[in-house]
Amino acid sequence: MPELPEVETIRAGLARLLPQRKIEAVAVYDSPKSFPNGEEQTKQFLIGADVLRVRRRAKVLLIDLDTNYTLVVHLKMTGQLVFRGETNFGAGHPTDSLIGRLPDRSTRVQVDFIDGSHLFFNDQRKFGWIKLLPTQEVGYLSFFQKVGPEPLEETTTSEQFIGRVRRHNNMMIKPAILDQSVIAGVGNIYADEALWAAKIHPETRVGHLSDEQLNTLFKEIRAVLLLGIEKGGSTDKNYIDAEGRRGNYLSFARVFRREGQPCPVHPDQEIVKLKVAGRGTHICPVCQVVQ
DNA sequence: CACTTGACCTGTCCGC
DNA sequence: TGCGGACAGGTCAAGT
Repeated sequence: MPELPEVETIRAGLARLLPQRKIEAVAVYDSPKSFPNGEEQTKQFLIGADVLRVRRRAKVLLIDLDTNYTLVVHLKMTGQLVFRGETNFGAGHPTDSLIGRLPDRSTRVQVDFIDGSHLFFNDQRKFGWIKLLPTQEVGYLSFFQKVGPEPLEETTTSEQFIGRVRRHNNMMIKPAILDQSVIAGVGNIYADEALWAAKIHPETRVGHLSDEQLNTLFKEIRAVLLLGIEKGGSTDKNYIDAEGRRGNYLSFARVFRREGQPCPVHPDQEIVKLKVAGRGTHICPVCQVVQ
């Protein structure tokens, strides 16, 4: 579920909450994809380490430790990373939280800090994972070798985006922008929102789009991701931030999950849901026409 | 090689 | 109310 705005919101929360806390213990409940190099050995590497900082690249969280190791976390569809301080362990969580006392039955990994606080990795569908790697080696993960530029970095340009997306001239534009090697961090929600804003039908072939249209699309990708961050991400069923709070973006979404509702600019036209490249896709058939 | 499809999992929702 | 099937926001391997 989490796309760039959700992962960034979690990162910002963890960056305030985790640094300088020292790991006392780690429990792995049921997370077959986590710690592939031996659970027990990995735990020994973790115990006694302090958290230095929390970074994000694409949809991946990087928790750097003072031992030159990094916890690499991918939340995939239903992953959550929730911090509980000593004082709000249990009943003190925010009232709008989707979850109660932790650990619960979706908790896969629990990290205890010596000050009595905890970090929980919850994941209903078990697609997500946590790996421990030497910090220097994180960049060598195959995902990071091929992942595209960060859309919100000042140094990332529209020309870079256009150059990368044009490598897939035959592909439909929606699966092209979902491809993490084209641009990092866009997922199904923000893809639909950006394509609507750019007035581009998701099934249009990249080769049929002008540079001007792709430039507009890049600007709209940036805009929807920024709005997503501003609203604390999108909560449909599962997503919560590091403190258990829901995100509000979907209240501002213009097409995603709004089938049957009026298009914001064509009040007489209903948003339609279709399937594009296997993914649920939402469009205004007047705003967005296949070229 | 470029692109598409199925697999990974569990939970929920919808129609019969 | 019960049950089968479709579907869910991501990525990768396998297949065409």
